[in-house]
Formats: sequence, C-alpha cells, structure tokens
Amino acid sequence: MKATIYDIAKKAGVSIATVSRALGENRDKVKPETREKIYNICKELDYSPNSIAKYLAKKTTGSIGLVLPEIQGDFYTEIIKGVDEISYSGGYNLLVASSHSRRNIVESILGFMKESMVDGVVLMIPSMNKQIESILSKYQIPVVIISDMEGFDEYDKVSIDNYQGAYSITEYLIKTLGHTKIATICGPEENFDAQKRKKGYIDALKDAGLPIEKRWIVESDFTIKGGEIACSRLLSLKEKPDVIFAANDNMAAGCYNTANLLGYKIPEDLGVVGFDHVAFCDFLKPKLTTVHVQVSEIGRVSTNLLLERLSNKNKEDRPPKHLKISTGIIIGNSVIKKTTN
Amino acid sequence: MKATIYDIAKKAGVSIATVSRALGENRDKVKPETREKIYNICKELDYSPNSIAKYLAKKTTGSIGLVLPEIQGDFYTEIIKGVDEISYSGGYNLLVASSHSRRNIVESILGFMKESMVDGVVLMIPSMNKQIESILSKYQIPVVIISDMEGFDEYDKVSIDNYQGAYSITEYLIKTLGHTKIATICGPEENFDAQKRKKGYIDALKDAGLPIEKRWIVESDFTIKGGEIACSRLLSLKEKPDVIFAANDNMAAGCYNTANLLGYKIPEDLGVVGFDHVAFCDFLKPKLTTVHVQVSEIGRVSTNLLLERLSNKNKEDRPPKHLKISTGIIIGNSVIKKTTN
DNA sequence: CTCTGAAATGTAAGCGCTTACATTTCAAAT
DNA sequence: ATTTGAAATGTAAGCGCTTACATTTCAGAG
Repeated sequence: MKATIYDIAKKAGVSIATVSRALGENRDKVKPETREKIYNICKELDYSPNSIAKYLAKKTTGSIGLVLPEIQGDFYTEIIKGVDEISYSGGYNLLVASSHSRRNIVESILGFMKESMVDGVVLMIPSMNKQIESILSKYQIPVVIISDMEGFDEYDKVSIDNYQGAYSITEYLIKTLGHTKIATICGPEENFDAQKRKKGYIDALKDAGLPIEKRWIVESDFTIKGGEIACSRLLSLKEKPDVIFAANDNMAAGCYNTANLLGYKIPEDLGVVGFDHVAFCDFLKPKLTTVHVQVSEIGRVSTNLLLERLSNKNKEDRPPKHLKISTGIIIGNSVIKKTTN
Repeated sequence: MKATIYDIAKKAGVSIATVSRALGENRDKVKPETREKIYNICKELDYSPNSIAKYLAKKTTGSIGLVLPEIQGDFYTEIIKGVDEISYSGGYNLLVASSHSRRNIVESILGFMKESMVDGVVLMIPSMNKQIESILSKYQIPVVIISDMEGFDEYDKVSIDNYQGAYSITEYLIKTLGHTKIATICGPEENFDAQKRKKGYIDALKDAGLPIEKRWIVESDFTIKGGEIACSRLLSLKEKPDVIFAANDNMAAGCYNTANLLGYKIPEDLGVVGFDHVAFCDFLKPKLTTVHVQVSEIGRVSTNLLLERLSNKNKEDRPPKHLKISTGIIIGNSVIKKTTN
C-alpha cells in the first residue's frame, strides 16, 4: 500500500498538518529539524503526495491542457514540444488532447474543462467554430488561443505571422527574382492561416502593381494530394504561371509530384515555393524555397502567456496579449530568376 | 461557480447519494422517474461530475498513461494515435509523457506512478534501463511494455517483429535479387530493436551460406546524419558492398545523401533498403524499398492488452501475453537485381 | 388490515490532502 | 520569575464524490 501523509506523520510523531506544511509552500513555517526529519522519513517510505487529493483540497491541478485539431505531422509535434518544454520547466504537467475520427475538437476541450482536469488550456483553433466561443465563456479557466483569426480579442492569442510570411516570399519572387506570373494554391477557405497567407500573396502582388489573376488562385486542402490536383489544374491553364506559391509545404510537395508526372522540370519549367519549412523539405529535390516558421516557438510563447496568467491567479488581470511569431525565408533551388523569353 | 452534486440534489429534492447513483454505474437502483428528473436538472445546470473527486472516492482515475522515449517523428505519433484510439473507445483518457532534454524516461514514469494519476500505463522501453524494473515492481499498477527485449516476462509485452522483418528483407535481397555483398548499418548497440534487426540480418546471411563480413556491419544511431557517416564509411572500404540494409529509414535517407554527394547512383551503383516505412519515404527518389511496420497497430494492440487487464481488476489475472506485430516488405526502386559483372 | 421483503432513498464516513484557526512552545524582554 | 508575542505545531473542517449500511416506502401476500 502506498504511504499517505498519515503514515509519515505517525512515524515522525507530528500531525499531518506539519507534514503537509513541511512538504508544501510553507516549508519555512516548520522548524528546520522537524522538516529534516520529515524529509528523511518520506524518503525512507518512498512517499510522495497524492496529487489528486491535493487538487481536491487546493482546487488547482498543476496540469495544463493542450488541445490540437490533430496530432500527426511535424507541425503538431513541434507545437507539443514547445508547450511541453515550458510547462515542464514551470512545474506543470501537460495533457494533450486532439480531435480524431471519433472525437471532435469541441469534445476535446469539453473533456478538459468540464472535468476540471486542468488549470488552464492552450487551444489551437485552425478554423471557425461557433460552439467554441460559448464553451470558453462558460468555463472560466485561463485560455490561450493559437490562431490567426479575428475576434476572441479578450483572450491571449498567438500565431505565426502568416500574412507577413506570405507577403515576404511573394515579394521575394517579384523583386528579387523578377517574376510576374505567380500563382498560388491556397488552403481551405475557412482556415485562418490559409486566409492570411492568401491575403499576403494578394497584397504583395497589388503593391508591386501586378494584376490579381483569379484563375491563378486555386483553393486546396493543405494535403499532398490536394497539391497535386491543384497543380495540374494550374498547368492546364492556357496562360500558365511561372511560379506557384503553395500555401504549405505539403501542397508544394504535391506540385513536385505533378510536375514530375507531367514532365515539367523544377525550377527550369516551373518554380515552386512553400510555407512552413517542415522536416521533409530536406528530402525534396531540388530543395524547396519556403517560408520558415519556428513552430515550437509558437508552443513556447503561448505556454508562457498561460503560465503568466496562472501565476497571476488572484491579482489583477493584465490585458490580453496578441502575438505574432515572425517568419523567415529559406532559399532553396526550387525557383530561379525569371529568364526573359 | 460550477454546479456540484449538492446543487443537483437540492434542486431535485433528493439526497446526493441518489444523484450519484442515478449518474453512476447503479442507475438501475434509482426509480426511473427520479432518474429522469435528475438528468434534466443536470442538463439544465450543465453539471458534470468532477472526475478528480470521483477518483479520490473510487481510487480509479479513468486515465491511462503512455510513456515514450520521445515524441517527435512519425513513429511516435503513430503509436500515440493507436493508443489514443483504443483508450478513447474504452472510455479512458490518455496522458502522454515523453522524455526530453530535461526529463528522462524514468522521471516520466515516476510522475505517473507516484502521483497515482493513471490506472495503468503503456510503456515503451527502447533500451536497457536498470531503474525501470525496480520502479515497476514497486508500484503495482498494470503495465504493458512496448519493447523487443528479453526479460520483463511477467508483463504483457508488444513489439514489432524486428527479427522477422530484417530477416525477410535480407532474404529478399539474396534470394529474389541475387545479392551477396550486403552490408548493414545497424542502430545503437543498446537498442533492442537494433539488436533484433541485426540478428535477423546475420541469420539470413548465414542461412543462405554467405559469410558474415565484420567490416560490412557498422553501427550508427538511427539518425540521418548517422546514416550519412556510416554510408561514407562503407563506401570507402576497399571491398565495397553492393547493397546497404539500413536498420531504419532515417539512416537509409542518410545513405541517399552520401551516395548523392559521392557520385554513386541509387540503385545502379548502390542499393539501399530501410526499415519502418515512415511517411517521408514517399519523398525519396528513387522510392525506398523498406520493411513496413504497422506502427499504430502496436499502440492499438498494447492498449487493448492494458484495458483487458484493467477490466479484470479484481478477477484472477491471466498470464502475461507477449505479442509481435508482423511486418511486410514495401518494394521500391532503391535496389535492383544483381547484375553479373 | 397487517405483515414482509424488495425497491428506493437517505445518512454519514471516508478517500488524502490543505489551511484557517486554536493551542502550545520558547526565546527574549521586563 | 514573569510576561509577551512570534514561531511551531495541532485540530478539525472541508474539497466533491462513492458506497456500506440504515431507514423508509410500498406492492403484494396473508
């Protein structure tokens, strides 16, 4: 049987209150000698407090929750890694929930919230969901949102600077490489990241005085397959683009496949650029030019915000912060200077 | 303030015991009408039981823990996916812990065990660790081990059939493709999977009457970089192998890089085969011939064993099961029939 | 109409801890 | 020696639930 605080108290000849104090935040309120004695007995009996009983008494679990739309893929594990790192060093346990075929994101959140299993949650919302708002306002635990959406301004929000990333790489294609015929494969319409990336692309073209060609904007779904289909659509146009800006690396990889299949050489016949800089980029030949995102930084930053909130529990609340993680461009060989022909 | 069982009881004009019964496993011990009334009030007040208080009273958390050596990479997320799927459908929550720079695997296990946060754990042990054994025997909660190690026979164990996989692909190289000069890059010596894969390779050579060439067995660390180094080592030998069996796909990818760099064409100048069939294989050109492993199946199978144990809590224990997940060969274009030259 | 026992419900203890408040201890001040 | 108040410790309630046991209800038997 596992030792309880009573066992320790009895063996040390003190009350359980003293043991609790010696082990908790008020160590200094117990005499150093007794404290020492208690420590030794704890070690001897291999005692460690039951965290669940502790919760019931303190109303704080020492855990934070991370809710993701999905768990597979480098992107999400990087986020987890970032969150894990910070929560661990802040002394918190991390519970991860993700939606899957049999559980949607709302259920995941509710699981945490309703059963009061966590002190706070980091919540990634990739696209609009009406239910979420009402849930969040109902349960009053601290929440940090990872999303590039409008609204939810009363919460801390963190996201990649999608707009800036897309703008920069488009501008790079135009100004540095001299391209003018640039198409984009954007992500799902309801996806916030996709929206911002598309906007960055459009604004960069506009600012350069280039026309926005509707046919060169095709929507897809952030998957490789989706990229393949979208690419072949673009290549079948009468007026073909010279470069495709795929809104993520998966779809860029899809472009590689299609180009390969149809006999286009990258970068000579078709330039491709991506977004995310996920791990598999290293395996693409030629190396993909893409927007680098410090994904784990998103996790770290958002968790820091959450811990800030948690430690301020009873003090006055600071106003919500809205942070963007900046991006950079990774130059590969998947697109070259425009040749005048 | 969140509603408690008292709120429900008061509003329904019954005792908390009745509410508890109406909501728990003994629903049938409360009159249908009262039950109905209680349900409605719960819905109205948006009540759901505090699972932590429930634990304290019942001594069962409704959660299982998954302890991984790491969380990054397709391999681990596939495992998580498998475990998640089964635990979810069995009504359990899943807590995932992994070691990282600041927390080793033993700490991860202890976190779960000591604080009694989980009813059982699925534990992946990739290499020998003496502490683990004593920890496991100290805390008597059900454990399923994912590992291809000897020992721990009193626990349920699940693993990939590493030996069979390695044997098969080596045999395939010999018998089907006619190769005789086959080198291997094996994983870390202390890693159980690596040990078994190496043994499979050796036995297949032996059984075919081929000599075991010490210089053709080089140890590495399952990383891409490690594969690169090991490959250049093999290619610098006076007597070069025709094919390299890399003990995982990462190292196989490393071989691709090195071959590329040194001017060897795959598969003409050098054949490469891998193990795992992780997602990025699709991006390797030419497509990698490798051993397919149903990774998520490992998670599913082990979790099923655990749930079996948990549901049998008080009945007689069944003897431990030791299961191997079988493998298959994915034929790519990274190795071709031996040409007589 | 009373009796009986199963069904329905209530009472209260207990799960392992924290903590407000009460009590005791003890060194320093008088 | 006595007083005093901070320091150290103890007492006991309470966190939200489950459940053994006690009590009440009530349909059917006598």
